[in-house]
Amino acid sequence: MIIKIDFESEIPIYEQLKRQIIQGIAKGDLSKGEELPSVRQLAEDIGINLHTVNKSYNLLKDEGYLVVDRRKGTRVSDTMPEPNEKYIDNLKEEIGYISADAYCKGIRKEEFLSVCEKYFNDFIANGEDESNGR
Amino acid sequence: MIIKIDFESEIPIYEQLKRQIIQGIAKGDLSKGEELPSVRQLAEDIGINLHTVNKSYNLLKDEGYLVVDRRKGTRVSDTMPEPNEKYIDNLKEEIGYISADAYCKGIRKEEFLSVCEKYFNDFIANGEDESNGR
Amino acid sequence: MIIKIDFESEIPIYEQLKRQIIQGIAKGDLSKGEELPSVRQLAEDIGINLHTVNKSYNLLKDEGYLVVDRRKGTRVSDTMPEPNEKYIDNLKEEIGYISADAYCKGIRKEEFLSVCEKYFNDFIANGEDESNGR
Amino acid sequence: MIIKIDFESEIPIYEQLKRQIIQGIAKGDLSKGEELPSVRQLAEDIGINLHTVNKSYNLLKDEGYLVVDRRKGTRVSDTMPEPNEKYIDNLKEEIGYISADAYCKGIRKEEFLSVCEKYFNDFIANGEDESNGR
DNA sequence: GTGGTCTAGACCACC
DNA sequence: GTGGTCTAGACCACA
Repeated sequence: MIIKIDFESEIPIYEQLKRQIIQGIAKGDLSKGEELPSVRQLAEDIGINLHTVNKSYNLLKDEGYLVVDRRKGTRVSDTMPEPNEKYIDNLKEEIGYISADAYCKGIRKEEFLSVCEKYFNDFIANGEDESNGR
Repeated sequence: MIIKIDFESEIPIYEQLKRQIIQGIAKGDLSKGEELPSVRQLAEDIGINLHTVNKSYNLLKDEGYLVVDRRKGTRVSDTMPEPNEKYIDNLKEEIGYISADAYCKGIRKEEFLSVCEKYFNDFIANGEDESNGR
Repeated sequence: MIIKIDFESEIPIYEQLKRQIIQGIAKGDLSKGEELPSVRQLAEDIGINLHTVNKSYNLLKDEGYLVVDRRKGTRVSDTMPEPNEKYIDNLKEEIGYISADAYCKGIRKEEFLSVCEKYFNDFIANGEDESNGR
Repeated sequence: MIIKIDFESEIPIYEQLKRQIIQGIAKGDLSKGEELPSVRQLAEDIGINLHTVNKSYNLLKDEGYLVVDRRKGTRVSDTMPEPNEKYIDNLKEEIGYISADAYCKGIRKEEFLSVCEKYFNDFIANGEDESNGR
């Protein structure tokens, strides 16, 4: 799986990395239980600081996406995280803002929904056969 | 229109304010051409520094949401901003990530889409009679 | 001569007015010795404050563009102002910056010069028969 | 590259700084990708507040002249900004006024054009070998 | 170390 | 009255 960092983005590097790993899991590029490169290895590959990769891994571990195994290193969790209340609230707020912005800028509801649907269909097509862990 | 700032949030105050103003416009709480409170007034009302309000106003002005009338102060623009290429790219990336995260956490496509649709319907119901400036 | 003020511009109203009067003179819309509307009249026509018009007139008077006559009111001067040292320095600085900006943005020298030339030709065509006051 | 601020000028400090950086890029004093001093460093060197430098940097970043690399700080962008419609309109208005003023003050077309040309030739001579990024 | 955020208080230009 | 500019000092996130 290819990681692409934009060093000039306003989004922190650790956040970009975290997001790409999550998208990698959704798209099926990373399978449940699959081992991730070591912190050191990945940091070198991407050309970023070791601590930055570590931060991403730890956040993903805290969220339930990754598990750290002493022997096997860092792997994708076998079960995906449950959506807790805080996440749901956050998601609604985020969607509330994004859709308001899009609406004001003249994006039509159908356009917006079709973009969302497109992504979902992608995820389902590639990941469904792995039964989504639930 | 009521502004509610979460001082514990990781989202900067100026960004929270900016988002709420955009949502206010989308929902119709703020009409095209409507005068906004002065930076000093709003800062005092919310209990934040005037420079923070100023930053929000300036970002919204740069984006095309607000205009500064030399005689009347700050007003909502009569014409909403056009979606430029950068915005579209950003939007797709954002939706790509959010939907990936949601998908992994077990949110079903229908649930996700219905939330989006609900917001849009709200905007349209409240704002359509003002013809959306386009 | 038509005055058009942009109340949302970052350029002060009095400066916009001043510039348009100068351009009116250069283009020949305003002739040497021609009477300008009274401060009160112009302010009302444009829909701006009386003091603002007054400021423009005074600046133009100080620069030598206008003369104030107790009986005849404000008129365009019969002789155009001489370019003093301060003006020349200022002009060079301004051109230095504008051309640098244009160059960086990929405007070709020929394009830039042709725009400048176009304006000058306009002025000469319309004003030359009035012998330019010198 | 030497920055010289006129504290008596009516042009804001951040604007003077911005202009000099743009001219520095045009003249080749600042190369594509070159690192700029940190806001704190430059502020101290010039003897102004770091927020003022920050404002200049941010404006230049918004315009596309500078980029902020999360690892290396602020650098000159590898690609110069494209001239958008707003810029072109602005440029024409500015040239329209400046040339009108110059014409009235007796500057001859040839003089005006030769000054413009001189600057451009300077930029080209010093910067062309860096291929201007386009 | 870097830039980003927020606060505070001052002065000024404009209208 | 409005927003714009500048200063000063503090804290934080990021790498």
